[in-house]
Amino acid sequence: MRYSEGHKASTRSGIVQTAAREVRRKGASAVSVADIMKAEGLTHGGFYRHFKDKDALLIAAVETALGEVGDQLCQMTATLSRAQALERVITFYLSEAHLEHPERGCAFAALGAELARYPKRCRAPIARALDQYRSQLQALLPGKTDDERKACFDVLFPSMAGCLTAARAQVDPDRRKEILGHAREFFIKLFCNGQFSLEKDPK
Amino acid sequence: MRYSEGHKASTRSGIVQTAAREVRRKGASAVSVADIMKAEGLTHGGFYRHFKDKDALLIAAVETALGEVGDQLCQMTATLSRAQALERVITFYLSEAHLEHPERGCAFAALGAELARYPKRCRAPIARALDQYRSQLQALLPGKTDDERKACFDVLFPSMAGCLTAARAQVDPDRRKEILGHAREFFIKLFCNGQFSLEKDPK
DNA sequence: TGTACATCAGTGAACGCGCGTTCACTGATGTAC
DNA sequence: TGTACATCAGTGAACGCGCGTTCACTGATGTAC
Repeated sequence: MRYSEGHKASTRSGIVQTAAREVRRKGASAVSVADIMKAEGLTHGGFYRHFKDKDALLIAAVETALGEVGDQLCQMTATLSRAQALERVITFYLSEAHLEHPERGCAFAALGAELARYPKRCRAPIARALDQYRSQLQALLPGKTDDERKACFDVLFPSMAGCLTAARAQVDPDRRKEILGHAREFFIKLFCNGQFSLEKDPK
Repeated sequence: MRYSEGHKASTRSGIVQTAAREVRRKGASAVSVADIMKAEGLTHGGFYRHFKDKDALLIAAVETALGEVGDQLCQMTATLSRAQALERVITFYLSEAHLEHPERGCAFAALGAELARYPKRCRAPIARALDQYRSQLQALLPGKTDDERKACFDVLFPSMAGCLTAARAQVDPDRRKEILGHAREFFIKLFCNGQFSLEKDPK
C-alpha cells in the first residue's frame, strides 16, 4: 500500500517516542526492536526501513528523551525569575512524580552508567546530546558567565540525578522518599537560600 | 576428583570477585555466567554447584563490590581526623583513577540505575547492601548525630556518584576531567572549607 | 590391609528461548506512455 | 482514458547467535566393613 505524505516521518517519530519511553523504563538492553514495533502496531521487519540498526534508534531515543525534559523544564520556568526558576527545577527534578516515573523523566537519571557503556558508535552522539541538554538548561542556573552556569550544571544535575537514582534503588517507599527529601532539602537550602556562593574564591 | 578443605569456598569467592569486577566494568546484563567461569578457569556447568542462579551471583557481586570499596575508604582514613578523612574521601571518590576504573570502584556509581531495574528478588538484598554501605561510611561524614550523618551520606555519595557517572558518559578526555574537576572543587569547597553548614535551621 | 561403595566439585553436550538482522514478498498508489 | 510498470512502507518466515539452565557423567578421594 502507498501511504500519505509525512506518513513515514510520523511512523519514525512514533517509534522514537516509544523507544524513548521504554528505554528509560527498562534500560537499553532490556528493550527489543520487536517490542517497540509491536507497541506501534507494526511488525519487527519494518524497523529497518527507518533505522540502520538498533544503535541508531538508541541514539535517537536518548536525544529525544533529553530534549523533551529539557523543553519541559524551560517551559515550566519561562515566566519565573531566575531564583524562582531554580527552585522550581530542583523541586521538579527531585519530586516524587519524577521518582516514580523514570520513563517520563530525565534520561541521564534513568540510564546513568549505561550511557557510558553503550556501543562505541553511540558514545559520541550521546555525549553531544548531554552537552546540548546542558546548553539548553544553563540559563536557569546561577552564575555570572556562561562558563560559571555550565560548571554549575555539571555539578547540580548529575548530583540530583545520583540522588534520584539512589532513591529509585531502594525498595521501601518511605526510604525512597527519605533519600529524595534529604536531597531536596539540601539542594534548595544550598542554591536557593543563599548559604553557598558558587563564585570563585578571589585568589 | 576430591578437593582440599576450603577448596569450594575459595572457588566460590573467586567467582564472586570476578563477577564483582566484570559487573562493574560491563553491567549485569552484559556479563555471562560462562564468561565469569572461564575467567576462573572453569566451565559454565559447575556454576550451579555454587549459586542457585545468576541473580544470586549478582547479589553477591554487588554486596562484595560495595564492601570492598567501603573497607578501602575506611582504611585509607583510619588515622585521619574527621575533617581530613572527609576531604580524603571526596578526593578519592572524584579522582581520575576512579573515573577510569569503574571495575575497582563504587558499585553504586558503576551500576546506578541498573540496580533499580534488577529482577524483583534482587532488589531487597541490594537495597540492604546499599544501606549497609551507608552504615559503614557514615562515621566519616559530618553531623552531630547518626541521623545527621546518614542524611549527609544520602546526599553526598549519590551526588558524587552522579558526577562521576556524568564524567564517564563523556568521551573527550578533557571534558571527562572537567566535569570531575567541577564536582571535586564544589564538594571540597562545600564540605571541607566550611562554606555550608549541614545543621538544621533552628525553627 | 584390602575392597566396595559414597561423595561431590567440576565437565561439556544439549535444551529452549529471545534477540538483531535479512530478505523475498505484498499491495495500494503514483507515473510513463 | 487505459494499461503496464515502478515505488516503497510494511510483513513475517528464517537465519545465526549467545544466553541461562539442566543433566548424565567423571574421577580422585574419603569411608564402611
